Amino acid sequence: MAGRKQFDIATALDAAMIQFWRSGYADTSVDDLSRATGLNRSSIYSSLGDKDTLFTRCLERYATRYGDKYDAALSRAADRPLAAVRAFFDVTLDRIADPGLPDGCLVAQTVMATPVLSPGVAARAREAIGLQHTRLRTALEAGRLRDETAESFATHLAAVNQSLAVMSRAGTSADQLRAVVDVALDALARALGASDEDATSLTGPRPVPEHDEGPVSDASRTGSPPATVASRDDRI
Amino acid sequence: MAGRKQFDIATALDAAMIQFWRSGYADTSVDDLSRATGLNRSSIYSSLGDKDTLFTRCLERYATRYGDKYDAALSRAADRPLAAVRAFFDVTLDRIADPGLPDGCLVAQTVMATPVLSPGVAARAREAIGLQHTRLRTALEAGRLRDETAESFATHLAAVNQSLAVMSRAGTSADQLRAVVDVALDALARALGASDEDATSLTGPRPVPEHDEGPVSDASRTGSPPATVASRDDRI
DNA sequence: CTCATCTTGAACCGAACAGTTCAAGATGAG
DNA sequence: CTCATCTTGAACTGTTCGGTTCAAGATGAG
Repeated sequence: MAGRKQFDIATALDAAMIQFWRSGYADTSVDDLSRATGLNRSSIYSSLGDKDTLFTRCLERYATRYGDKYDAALSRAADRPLAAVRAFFDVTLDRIADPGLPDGCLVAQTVMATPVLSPGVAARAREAIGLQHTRLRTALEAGRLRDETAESFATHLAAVNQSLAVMSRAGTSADQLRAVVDVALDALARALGASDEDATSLTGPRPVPEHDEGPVSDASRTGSPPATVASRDDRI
Repeated sequence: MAGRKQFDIATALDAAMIQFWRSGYADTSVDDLSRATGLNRSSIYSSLGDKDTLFTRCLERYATRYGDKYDAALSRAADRPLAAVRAFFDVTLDRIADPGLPDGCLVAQTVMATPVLSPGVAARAREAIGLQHTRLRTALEAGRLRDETAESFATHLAAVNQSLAVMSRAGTSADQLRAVVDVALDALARALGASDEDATSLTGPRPVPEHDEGPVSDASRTGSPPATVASRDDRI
Protein backbone atom coordinates (compact mmCIF):
# COMPACT_ATOMS: atom_id res chain seq x y z
CA MET A 1 0.00 0.00 0.00
CA ALA A 2 2.28 2.74 -1.13
CA GLY A 3 3.75 4.07 -4.33
CA ARG A 4 1.53 6.46 -6.22
CA LYS A 5 -1.74 5.44 -4.62
CA GLN A 6 -3.29 7.44 -1.81
CA PHE A 7 -6.03 6.76 0.67
CA ASP A 8 -9.26 8.71 0.34
CA ILE A 9 -8.88 11.88 2.37
CA ALA A 10 -12.59 12.59 2.18
CA THR A 11 -13.45 9.25 3.73
CA ALA A 12 -10.84 9.74 6.44
CA LEU A 13 -12.16 13.20 7.25
CA ASP A 14 -15.67 11.84 7.53
CA ALA A 15 -14.54 9.13 9.92
CA ALA A 16 -12.64 11.64 12.02
CA MET A 17 -15.61 14.00 12.02
CA ILE A 18 -17.91 11.26 13.27
CA GLN A 19 -15.43 10.34 15.99
CA PHE A 20 -15.23 13.95 17.23
CA TRP A 21 -18.98 14.24 16.86
CA ARG A 22 -19.67 11.24 19.05
CA SER A 23 -17.01 11.70 21.69
CA GLY A 24 -16.10 15.38 21.63
CA TYR A 25 -12.65 16.91 21.42
CA ALA A 26 -11.36 16.05 24.88
CA ASP A 27 -12.49 12.43 24.80
CA THR A 28 -11.00 11.74 21.39
CA SER A 29 -7.36 10.69 21.37
CA VAL A 30 -5.17 10.53 18.32
CA ASP A 31 -5.26 6.76 18.74
CA ASP A 32 -9.05 6.92 18.53
CA LEU A 33 -8.72 8.89 15.33
CA SER A 34 -6.22 6.38 14.01
CA ARG A 35 -8.62 3.55 14.75
CA ALA A 36 -11.63 5.40 13.32
CA THR A 37 -9.95 6.40 10.09
CA GLY A 38 -7.94 3.21 9.67
CA LEU A 39 -4.92 5.45 9.17
CA ASN A 40 -1.61 5.20 10.91
CA ARG A 41 -0.67 7.91 13.37
CA SER A 42 2.07 9.03 11.01
CA SER A 43 -0.38 9.31 8.14
CA ILE A 44 -2.78 11.38 10.22
CA TYR A 45 -0.09 13.89 11.11
CA SER A 46 1.31 14.05 7.59
CA SER A 47 -2.03 14.20 5.78
CA LEU A 48 -4.56 15.68 8.21
CA GLY A 49 -2.44 17.72 10.59
CA ASP A 50 -2.34 17.65 14.36
CA LYS A 51 -5.38 17.12 16.54
CA ASP A 52 -6.40 20.76 16.69
CA THR A 53 -6.02 21.31 12.96
CA LEU A 54 -7.91 18.13 12.17
CA PHE A 55 -10.73 19.10 14.51
CA THR A 56 -11.02 22.47 12.82
CA ARG A 57 -11.23 20.80 9.42
CA CYS A 58 -13.93 18.45 10.71
CA LEU A 59 -15.91 21.31 12.19
CA GLU A 60 -15.66 23.21 8.93
CA ARG A 61 -16.73 20.14 7.02
CA TYR A 62 -19.71 19.62 9.30
CA ALA A 63 -20.77 23.26 9.14
CA THR A 64 -20.55 23.33 5.35
CA ARG A 65 -22.33 20.05 4.76
CA TYR A 66 -25.32 20.70 6.97
CA GLY A 67 -25.23 24.43 6.34
CA ASP A 68 -25.89 23.70 2.69
CA LYS A 69 -28.80 21.46 3.63
CA TYR A 70 -30.26 24.12 5.90
CA ASP A 71 -29.88 26.69 3.15
CA ALA A 72 -31.60 24.41 0.66
CA ALA A 73 -34.45 23.80 3.06
CA LEU A 74 -34.97 27.51 3.64
CA SER A 75 -34.64 28.45 -0.02
CA ARG A 76 -38.40 28.33 -0.55
CA ALA A 77 -39.04 30.61 2.42
CA ALA A 78 -40.33 33.48 0.29
CA ASP A 79 -43.12 31.33 -1.14
CA ARG A 80 -43.80 28.94 1.71
CA PRO A 81 -42.12 30.09 4.90
CA LEU A 82 -43.73 27.49 7.16
CA ALA A 83 -42.84 24.62 4.86
CA ALA A 84 -39.33 26.01 4.59
CA VAL A 85 -38.83 26.08 8.34
CA ARG A 86 -40.37 22.65 8.65
CA ALA A 87 -37.85 21.39 6.09
CA PHE A 88 -35.14 23.17 8.07
CA PHE A 89 -35.98 21.14 11.16
CA ASP A 90 -36.30 17.99 9.08
CA VAL A 91 -32.63 18.35 8.21
CA THR A 92 -31.84 18.02 11.90
CA LEU A 93 -34.43 15.36 12.64
CA ASP A 94 -33.34 13.25 9.67
CA ARG A 95 -29.75 13.52 10.76
CA ILE A 96 -30.64 12.39 14.27
CA ALA A 97 -32.74 9.54 12.91
CA ASP A 98 -29.88 8.30 10.72
CA PRO A 99 -28.48 5.25 12.50
CA GLY A 100 -25.16 5.72 10.73
CA LEU A 101 -24.58 9.06 12.43
CA PRO A 102 -24.16 9.95 16.10
CA ASP A 103 -26.88 11.71 18.02
CA GLY A 104 -26.36 15.29 19.02
CA CYS A 105 -24.63 17.91 16.94
CA LEU A 106 -20.94 18.61 16.51
CA VAL A 107 -21.49 22.35 16.70
CA ALA A 108 -23.58 22.13 19.86
CA GLN A 109 -21.06 19.86 21.51
CA THR A 110 -18.22 22.17 20.54
CA VAL A 111 -20.03 25.23 21.81
CA MET A 112 -20.67 23.48 25.12
CA ALA A 113 -16.94 22.84 25.46
CA THR A 114 -16.08 26.45 24.63
CA PRO A 115 -14.37 27.22 27.96
CA VAL A 116 -11.75 24.50 27.42
CA LEU A 117 -11.19 24.72 23.67
CA SER A 118 -8.65 26.74 21.76
CA PRO A 119 -9.97 30.25 21.05
CA GLY A 120 -9.99 29.75 17.30
CA VAL A 121 -12.08 26.60 17.47
CA ALA A 122 -14.48 28.15 19.96
CA ALA A 123 -14.92 31.20 17.77
CA ARG A 124 -15.63 29.04 14.74
CA ALA A 125 -18.33 27.13 16.60
CA ARG A 126 -19.93 30.34 17.82
CA GLU A 127 -19.82 31.62 14.27
CA ALA A 128 -21.71 28.54 13.11
CA ILE A 129 -24.45 29.22 15.64
CA GLY A 130 -24.64 32.82 14.53
CA LEU A 131 -24.95 31.69 10.93
CA GLN A 132 -27.98 29.58 11.82
CA HIS A 133 -29.60 32.65 13.28
CA THR A 134 -28.83 34.67 10.16
CA ARG A 135 -30.21 31.93 7.92
CA LEU A 136 -33.47 31.82 9.81
CA ARG A 137 -33.73 35.57 10.10
CA THR A 138 -33.26 36.05 6.37
CA ALA A 139 -35.75 33.31 5.59
CA LEU A 140 -38.39 34.69 7.93
CA GLU A 141 -38.00 38.17 6.50
CA ALA A 142 -38.37 36.71 3.03
CA GLY A 143 -41.52 35.07 4.37
CA ARG A 144 -42.82 38.54 5.12
CA LEU A 145 -42.65 38.41 8.88
CA ARG A 146 -42.38 41.76 10.63
CA ASP A 147 -38.75 42.64 11.38
CA GLU A 148 -39.12 42.44 15.12
CA THR A 149 -41.05 39.18 14.94
CA ALA A 150 -38.56 37.72 12.47
CA GLU A 151 -35.73 38.49 14.88
CA SER A 152 -37.50 36.91 17.84
CA PHE A 153 -38.46 33.80 15.92
CA ALA A 154 -35.04 33.43 14.33
CA THR A 155 -33.50 33.42 17.79
CA HIS A 156 -36.15 31.07 19.13
CA LEU A 157 -36.00 28.62 16.23
CA ALA A 158 -32.21 28.50 16.26
CA ALA A 159 -32.36 27.66 19.95
CA VAL A 160 -35.01 25.00 19.45
CA ASN A 161 -32.86 23.45 16.75
CA GLN A 162 -29.92 23.26 19.16
CA SER A 163 -32.16 21.81 21.84
CA LEU A 164 -32.68 18.77 19.62
CA ALA A 165 -29.00 17.98 19.97
CA VAL A 166 -29.26 17.92 23.75
CA MET A 167 -32.55 16.06 23.90
CA SER A 168 -31.48 13.42 21.41
CA ARG A 169 -28.57 12.56 23.67
CA ALA A 170 -30.94 12.37 26.62
CA GLY A 171 -32.75 9.47 25.03
CA THR A 172 -35.72 11.48 23.81
CA SER A 173 -37.61 9.56 21.15
CA ALA A 174 -38.04 10.69 17.57
CA ASP A 175 -41.72 11.34 18.23
CA GLN A 176 -40.92 13.57 21.17
CA LEU A 177 -38.31 15.47 19.17
CA ARG A 178 -40.99 15.95 16.53
CA ALA A 179 -43.29 17.31 19.22
CA VAL A 180 -40.63 19.82 20.27
CA VAL A 181 -40.48 21.08 16.70
CA ASP A 182 -44.23 20.99 16.10
CA VAL A 183 -44.97 23.34 18.97
CA ALA A 184 -42.49 25.83 17.55
CA LEU A 185 -43.92 25.42 14.04
CA ASP A 186 -47.39 25.96 15.38
CA ALA A 187 -46.32 29.20 17.00
CA LEU A 188 -44.63 30.26 13.77
CA ALA A 189 -47.75 29.42 11.77
CA ARG A 190 -49.75 31.78 13.95
CA ALA A 191 -47.17 34.49 13.60
CA LEU A 192 -47.21 34.12 9.85
CA GLY A 193 -50.95 34.42 9.92
CA ALA A 194 -53.23 31.42 9.93
CA SER A 195 -54.60 32.30 6.52
CA ASP A 196 -51.70 31.43 4.24
CA GLU A 197 -50.07 28.49 6.00
CA ASP A 198 -51.43 25.37 7.63
CA ALA A 199 -51.01 24.97 11.35
CA THR A 200 -50.85 21.76 13.28
CA SER A 201 -53.57 23.14 15.54
CA LEU A 202 -52.27 22.25 18.94
CA THR A 203 -54.24 24.91 20.70
CA GLY A 204 -57.60 24.88 19.11
CA PRO A 205 -59.86 23.58 16.36
CA ARG A 206 -58.03 23.09 13.09
CA PRO A 207 -58.88 25.71 10.51
CA VAL A 208 -60.20 24.69 7.13
CA PRO A 209 -57.25 22.98 5.41
CA GLU A 210 -55.70 25.09 2.67
CA HIS A 211 -53.88 22.04 1.22
CA ASP A 212 -51.00 24.10 -0.07
CA GLU A 213 -48.43 23.01 2.48
CA GLY A 214 -49.15 19.46 3.47
CA PRO A 215 -47.67 17.68 0.44
CA VAL A 216 -44.59 19.82 0.48
CA SER A 217 -43.83 19.11 4.09
CA ASP A 218 -44.50 15.42 3.63
CA ALA A 219 -42.11 15.32 0.74
CA SER A 220 -39.41 17.09 2.66
CA ARG A 221 -39.93 14.74 5.57
CA THR A 222 -39.78 11.41 3.78
CA GLY A 223 -38.36 12.05 0.35
CA SER A 224 -34.83 12.98 1.26
CA PRO A 225 -32.00 10.48 0.58
CA PRO A 226 -30.38 8.56 3.44
CA ALA A 227 -27.60 11.14 3.45
CA THR A 228 -24.76 8.80 4.21
CA VAL A 229 -21.67 10.70 5.17
CA ALA A 230 -19.30 8.64 3.07
CA SER A 231 -21.27 9.41 -0.07
CA ARG A 232 -20.12 13.01 -0.14
CA ASP A 233 -17.04 14.43 -1.73
CA ASP A 234 -14.41 16.29 0.18
CA ARG A 235 -15.40 19.87 0.71
CA ILE A 236 -12.33 21.37 2.22
CA MET B 1 -4.79 23.06 60.25
CA ALA B 2 -5.51 19.66 61.67
CA GLY B 3 -6.72 18.14 64.89
CA ARG B 4 -10.49 18.14 65.37
CA LYS B 5 -11.27 20.86 62.88
CA GLN B 6 -12.51 20.03 59.41
CA PHE B 7 -12.84 22.00 56.20
CA ASP B 8 -16.32 22.79 54.96
CA ILE B 9 -17.41 19.90 52.77
CA ALA B 10 -20.35 21.88 51.41
CA THR B 11 -18.06 24.63 50.17
CA ALA B 12 -15.68 22.12 48.66
CA LEU B 13 -18.53 20.35 46.87
CA ASP B 14 -19.76 23.65 45.47
CA ALA B 15 -16.31 24.46 44.17
CA ALA B 16 -15.96 21.02 42.60
CA MET B 17 -19.45 21.31 41.09
CA ILE B 18 -18.59 24.63 39.49
CA GLN B 19 -15.35 23.21 38.12
CA PHE B 20 -17.17 20.26 36.51
CA TRP B 21 -19.91 22.62 35.36
CA ARG B 22 -17.49 24.91 33.58
CA SER B 23 -15.10 22.37 32.12
CA GLY B 24 -17.00 19.11 31.93
CA TYR B 25 -15.90 15.73 33.22
CA ALA B 26 -13.19 14.95 30.69
CA ASP B 27 -11.53 18.33 30.91
CA THR B 28 -11.43 18.38 34.68
CA SER B 29 -8.42 16.68 36.25
CA VAL B 30 -8.07 15.82 39.90
CA ASP B 31 -5.45 18.55 40.04
CA ASP B 32 -8.04 21.02 38.76
CA LEU B 33 -10.38 19.86 41.51
CA SER B 34 -7.61 20.22 44.04
CA ARG B 35 -6.95 23.76 42.89
CA ALA B 36 -10.65 24.68 42.74
CA THR B 37 -11.48 23.35 46.19
CA GLY B 38 -8.22 24.39 47.81
CA LEU B 39 -7.98 20.82 49.08
CA ASN B 40 -5.05 18.49 48.82
CA ARG B 41 -5.34 15.51 46.53
CA SER B 42 -5.27 13.24 49.55
CA SER B 43 -8.09 15.17 51.18
CA ILE B 44 -10.22 14.93 48.05
CA TYR B 45 -9.91 11.17 47.92
CA SER B 46 -10.47 10.69 51.63
CA SER B 47 -13.36 13.12 51.96
CA LEU B 48 -15.02 13.32 48.55
CA GLY B 49 -14.15 10.04 46.90
CA ASP B 50 -12.60 9.40 43.51
CA LYS B 51 -13.32 11.49 40.43
CA ASP B 52 -16.35 9.51 39.33
CA THR B 53 -17.91 9.45 42.79
CA LEU B 54 -17.27 13.15 43.26
CA PHE B 55 -18.81 13.95 39.92
CA THR B 56 -21.91 11.96 40.81
CA ARG B 57 -22.23 13.86 44.08
CA CYS B 58 -21.87 17.17 42.24
CA LEU B 59 -24.48 16.18 39.68
CA GLU B 60 -26.84 15.15 42.45
CA ARG B 61 -26.20 18.40 44.25
CA TYR B 62 -26.87 20.41 41.12
CA ALA B 63 -30.05 18.50 40.30
CA THR B 64 -31.40 18.90 43.82
CA ARG B 65 -30.55 22.56 44.19
CA TYR B 66 -32.06 23.75 40.94
CA GLY B 67 -34.74 21.07 40.95
CA ASP B 68 -36.07 22.64 44.14
CA LYS B 69 -36.07 26.04 42.52
CA TYR B 70 -37.90 24.74 39.47
CA ASP B 71 -40.44 23.07 41.72
CA ALA B 72 -40.96 26.26 43.69
CA ALA B 73 -41.43 28.23 40.48
CA LEU B 74 -44.04 25.79 39.18
CA SER B 75 -45.87 25.48 42.50
CA ARG B 76 -48.36 28.17 41.54
CA ALA B 77 -49.18 26.46 38.23
CA ALA B 78 -52.73 25.60 39.22
CA ASP B 79 -53.60 29.25 39.79
CA ARG B 80 -51.34 30.99 37.31
CA PRO B 81 -49.82 28.52 34.88
CA LEU B 82 -48.24 31.12 32.61
CA ALA B 83 -46.63 32.97 35.49
CA ALA B 84 -45.44 29.65 36.88
CA VAL B 85 -43.73 28.66 33.64
CA ARG B 86 -42.28 32.14 33.30
CA ALA B 87 -40.84 31.78 36.79
CA PHE B 88 -39.53 28.35 35.76
CA PHE B 89 -37.53 29.90 32.95
CA ASP B 90 -36.42 32.73 35.21
CA VAL B 91 -34.66 30.14 37.36
CA THR B 92 -32.52 29.27 34.36
CA LEU B 93 -32.11 32.83 33.11
CA ASP B 94 -31.15 34.09 36.55
CA ARG B 95 -28.62 31.31 36.90
CA ILE B 96 -27.08 32.18 33.55
CA ALA B 97 -27.03 35.87 34.41
CA ASP B 98 -25.23 35.19 37.70
CA PRO B 99 -21.60 36.19 37.10
CA GLY B 100 -20.48 33.91 39.91
CA LEU B 101 -21.69 30.83 38.06
CA PRO B 102 -20.60 29.33 34.75
CA ASP B 103 -22.78 29.56 31.68
CA GLY B 104 -24.49 26.48 30.41
CA CYS B 105 -25.93 23.72 32.56
CA LEU B 106 -24.20 20.81 34.25
CA VAL B 107 -26.99 18.44 33.28
CA ALA B 108 -26.96 19.51 29.64
CA GLN B 109 -23.21 19.20 29.47
CA THR B 110 -23.31 15.78 31.08
CA VAL B 111 -26.02 14.57 28.75
CA MET B 112 -23.99 15.74 25.76
CA ALA B 113 -21.06 13.66 26.98
CA THR B 114 -23.25 10.59 27.49
CA PRO B 115 -21.39 8.37 24.98
CA VAL B 116 -18.14 8.66 26.92
CA LEU B 117 -19.35 8.72 30.52
CA SER B 118 -19.83 5.85 32.91
CA PRO B 119 -23.30 4.30 32.51
CA GLY B 120 -24.41 5.27 35.99
CA VAL B 121 -23.57 8.93 35.52
CA ALA B 122 -25.17 9.02 32.10
CA ALA B 123 -28.34 7.44 33.46
CA ARG B 124 -28.50 9.98 36.28
CA ALA B 125 -28.22 12.86 33.84
CA ARG B 126 -30.93 11.43 31.62
CA GLU B 127 -33.07 10.99 34.68
CA ALA B 128 -32.67 14.66 35.51
CA ILE B 129 -33.89 15.60 32.04
CA GLY B 130 -36.86 13.29 32.42
CA LEU B 131 -37.67 14.89 35.75
CA GLN B 132 -37.82 18.30 34.11
CA HIS B 133 -40.35 16.94 31.67
CA THR B 134 -42.42 15.45 34.49
CA ARG B 135 -42.32 18.71 36.43
CA LEU B 136 -43.59 20.68 33.48
CA ARG B 137 -46.16 18.08 32.51
CA THR B 138 -47.61 18.02 36.01
CA ALA B 139 -47.67 21.79 36.20
CA LEU B 140 -49.37 22.17 32.84
CA GLU B 141 -52.01 19.62 33.74
CA ALA B 142 -52.59 21.47 36.98
CA GLY B 143 -52.98 24.55 34.82
CA ARG B 144 -55.84 22.79 33.08
CA LEU B 145 -54.20 22.18 29.74
CA ARG B 146 -55.59 19.30 27.72
CA ASP B 147 -53.58 16.12 28.30
CA GLU B 148 -52.25 15.92 24.79
CA THR B 149 -51.38 19.59 24.73
CA ALA B 150 -49.76 19.37 28.17
CA GLU B 151 -47.55 16.55 26.95
CA SER B 152 -46.47 18.40 23.82
CA PHE B 153 -45.75 21.61 25.68
CA ALA B 154 -43.94 19.86 28.50
CA THR B 155 -41.62 18.28 25.95
CA HIS B 156 -41.22 21.54 24.09
CA LEU B 157 -40.59 23.68 27.15
CA ALA B 158 -38.09 21.22 28.61
CA ALA B 159 -36.21 21.34 25.33
CA VAL B 160 -36.31 25.14 25.18
CA ASN B 161 -34.94 25.24 28.70
CA GLN B 162 -32.02 23.04 27.67
CA SER B 163 -31.45 25.16 24.60
CA LEU B 164 -30.59 28.07 26.89
CA ALA B 165 -27.58 26.11 28.11
CA VAL B 166 -26.25 25.75 24.58
CA MET B 167 -27.05 29.27 23.48
CA SER B 168 -25.56 30.87 26.58
CA ARG B 169 -22.26 29.18 25.75
CA ALA B 170 -22.52 30.44 22.20
CA GLY B 171 -22.34 34.00 23.43
CA THR B 172 -26.03 34.73 23.07
CA SER B 173 -26.97 37.83 25.06
CA ALA B 174 -29.37 37.86 27.98
CA ASP B 175 -31.88 39.74 25.85
CA GLN B 176 -31.74 37.11 23.13
CA LEU B 177 -32.14 34.32 25.66
CA ARG B 178 -35.17 36.17 26.95
CA ALA B 179 -36.51 36.29 23.40
CA VAL B 180 -36.10 32.53 23.08
CA VAL B 181 -38.21 32.08 26.19
CA ASP B 182 -40.75 34.75 25.30
CA VAL B 183 -41.71 33.08 22.04
CA ALA B 184 -42.35 29.84 23.91
CA LEU B 185 -44.31 31.65 26.60
CA ASP B 186 -46.39 33.38 23.97
CA ALA B 187 -47.26 30.04 22.41
CA LEU B 188 -48.13 28.66 25.82
CA ALA B 189 -50.30 31.66 26.59
CA ARG B 190 -52.35 30.97 23.46
CA ALA B 191 -52.64 27.30 24.34
CA LEU B 192 -53.85 28.20 27.80
CA GLY B 193 -56.42 30.48 26.26
CA ALA B 194 -55.90 34.17 25.82
CA SER B 195 -58.67 34.97 28.29
CA ASP B 196 -57.08 34.07 31.61
CA GLU B 197 -53.41 34.83 31.06
CA ASP B 198 -51.59 37.73 29.53
CA ALA B 199 -49.65 37.18 26.37
CA THR B 200 -46.65 39.11 25.19
CA SER B 201 -48.41 39.58 21.87
CA LEU B 202 -45.67 38.79 19.44
CA THR B 203 -47.98 37.90 16.64
CA GLY B 204 -50.69 40.51 16.70
CA PRO B 205 -52.32 43.36 18.52
CA ARG B 206 -52.14 43.02 22.27
CA PRO B 207 -55.44 42.07 23.86
CA VAL B 208 -56.91 44.20 26.60
CA PRO B 209 -54.56 43.70 29.59
CA GLU B 210 -56.02 41.53 32.33
CA HIS B 211 -53.47 42.79 34.87
CA ASP B 212 -53.39 39.54 36.83
CA GLU B 213 -50.07 38.23 35.64
CA GLY B 214 -47.83 41.18 34.96
CA PRO B 215 -46.85 42.04 38.55
CA VAL B 216 -46.24 38.40 39.40
CA SER B 217 -43.94 37.86 36.49
CA ASP B 218 -42.09 41.07 37.14
CA ALA B 219 -41.54 40.08 40.72
CA SER B 220 -40.27 36.67 39.77
CA ARG B 221 -37.99 38.23 37.23
CA THR B 222 -36.31 40.88 39.31
CA GLY B 223 -37.11 40.09 42.94
CA SER B 224 -35.20 36.87 43.37
CA PRO B 225 -32.03 36.83 45.48
CA PRO B 226 -28.58 36.58 43.88
CA ALA B 227 -28.62 32.86 44.60
CA THR B 228 -24.95 32.47 45.34
CA VAL B 229 -23.92 28.86 45.42
CA ALA B 230 -21.81 29.18 48.52
CA SER B 231 -24.77 30.42 50.54
CA ARG B 232 -26.45 27.02 50.53
CA ASP B 233 -25.93 24.19 52.97
CA ASP B 234 -24.78 20.80 51.92
CA ARG B 235 -27.61 18.72 50.54
CA ILE B 236 -26.01 15.33 50.18
C1' DC C 1 0.86 18.66 78.97
C1' DT C 2 -0.53 14.29 76.37
C1' DC C 3 -2.02 12.08 72.75
C1' DA C 4 -5.41 10.60 69.45
C1' DT C 5 -7.08 12.68 65.29
C1' DC C 6 -6.87 14.94 61.17
C1' DT C 7 -4.64 17.57 57.31
C1' DT C 8 -0.93 18.25 54.44
C1' DG C 9 2.75 18.01 50.97
C1' DA C 10 5.27 15.07 48.48
C1' DA C 11 6.40 11.21 46.27
C1' DC C 12 5.36 7.18 43.60
C1' DC C 13 3.04 3.98 40.21
C1' DG C 14 1.29 2.29 35.81
C1' DA C 15 -1.21 3.91 32.09
C1' DA C 16 -2.50 6.89 28.50
C1' DC C 17 -1.69 11.03 26.33
C1' DA C 18 0.09 14.22 22.13
C1' DG C 19 3.49 14.67 19.19
C1' DT C 20 7.50 13.29 16.36
C1' DT C 21 10.85 10.54 13.90
C1' DC C 22 12.58 6.96 10.92
C1' DA C 23 13.88 2.81 8.62
C1' DA C 24 11.63 -0.79 5.99
C1' DG C 25 8.89 -2.03 2.51
C1' DA C 26 5.21 -1.76 -0.91
C1' DT C 27 3.86 0.38 -5.11
C1' DG C 28 3.49 2.00 -9.72
C1' DA C 29 5.42 5.28 -13.29
C1' DG C 30 9.00 5.39 -16.53
C1' DC D 1 13.67 -3.73 -14.20
C1' DT D 2 14.64 0.82 -11.73
C1' DC D 3 13.77 4.01 -8.67
C1' DA D 4 11.34 7.89 -6.76
C1' DT D 5 7.32 8.17 -3.92
C1' DC D 6 4.38 7.11 -0.42
C1' DT D 7 2.59 4.30 3.54
C1' DT D 8 3.44 1.75 7.43
C1' DG D 9 4.65 -0.04 11.99
C1' DA D 10 7.25 0.85 15.66
C1' DA D 11 9.68 3.21 18.74
C1' DC D 12 10.73 7.27 21.52
C1' DT D 13 10.04 11.67 24.31
C1' DG D 14 8.09 14.33 27.76
C1' DT D 15 3.76 15.22 29.98
C1' DT D 16 -0.34 14.42 32.38
C1' DC D 17 -3.57 11.41 34.02
C1' DG D 18 -6.10 8.83 38.13
C1' DG D 19 -5.09 6.68 42.08
C1' DT D 20 -2.51 5.51 46.34
C1' DT D 21 0.65 5.77 50.19
C1' DC D 22 3.04 7.79 53.99
C1' DA D 23 5.64 10.47 57.21
C1' DA D 24 5.52 15.00 59.28
C1' DG D 25 3.19 18.24 61.59
C1' DA D 26 -0.74 20.92 63.29
C1' DT D 27 -4.65 20.82 66.29
C1' DG D 28 -7.71 20.55 70.09
C1' DA D 29 -10.00 17.40 73.58
C1' DG D 30 -9.02 15.37 77.88
